[in-house]
Amino acid sequence: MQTEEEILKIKKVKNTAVRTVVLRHLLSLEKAQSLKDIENALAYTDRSSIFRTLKTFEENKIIHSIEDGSGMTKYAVCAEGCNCDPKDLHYHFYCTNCDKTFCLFDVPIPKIQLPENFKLQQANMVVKGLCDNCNK
Amino acid sequence: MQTEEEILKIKKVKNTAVRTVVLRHLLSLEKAQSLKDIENALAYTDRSSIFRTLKTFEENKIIHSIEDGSGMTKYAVCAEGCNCDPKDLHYHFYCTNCDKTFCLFDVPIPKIQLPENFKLQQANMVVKGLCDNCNK
DNA sequence: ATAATCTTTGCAATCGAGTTGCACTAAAAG
DNA sequence: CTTTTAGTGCAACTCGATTGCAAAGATTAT
Repeated sequence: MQTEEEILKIKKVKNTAVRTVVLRHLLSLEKAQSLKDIENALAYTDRSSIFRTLKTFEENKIIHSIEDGSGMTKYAVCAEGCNCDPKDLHYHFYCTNCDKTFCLFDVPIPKIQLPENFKLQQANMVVKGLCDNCNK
Repeated sequence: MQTEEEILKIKKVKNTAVRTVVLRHLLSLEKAQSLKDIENALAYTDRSSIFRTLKTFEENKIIHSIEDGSGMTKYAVCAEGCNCDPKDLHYHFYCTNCDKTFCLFDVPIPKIQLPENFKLQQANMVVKGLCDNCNK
């Protein structure tokens, strides 16, 4: 597991106070977080600073964003070596009970046969249901 | 192809002026529409009435909603016999150039092997890229 | 047929996630 | 040390989504 300093260095993103704390927070959690989640967790850190930090991280492929249908975009740290290409895709699982979003790195995504002349750039695959904790 | 009156009758949704015009409009288009799209197309019909109509349609499985990442939820008429179960799933294709969303009814979705004890309820699969018209 | 009741509609107001302008501070370059 | 560039915090604003409420329309009971 890489530390936040290592990741920032590898991705050539300057290390600042807000960036360090946001990235450390994301790394410490296994589930994708919304801006509001992060804001709540990191009291005293400004929302717009977190917002801009997330944008910077996304541009530099440190994190990827997920539209899970909860109304809030969520963010998760990319796996090592991820370039956010279609080949780096994975499913996301959104629990309709606890509102948590998981990255299903282990579930393979099959190749999608698009209609004639359509060009794939990326994809957002969200599976919804109950997570193991809520399915009791 | 069913008419709007037939669909409303089958789904046991009372036929009203707004419902008829909204459903007719959706049926006439092959691409998923946002609330704003519909509002613009149907001048003189109130936004909140359209909004509530869409909610009613969705609850009664007349249409399904799609989060294509454009920031606006889009709606498309369900195929005949659709119950919006996982088995009725299809991919949606969002064109990053023209902002249109297509239902890919003909592209099969493989069965997803979820982790232990996760329960599938539904899914939102959006593939992004260029549509045939924009990929030139 | 008429009154009472429930549903739908239109308008205005509100909510909330996302985003931006701007001044201030910190860091990097000269 | 001074100049320049980048990052931060605050407040304001945008815009899609949603709701409260009263008027209009449809349905049911009398």
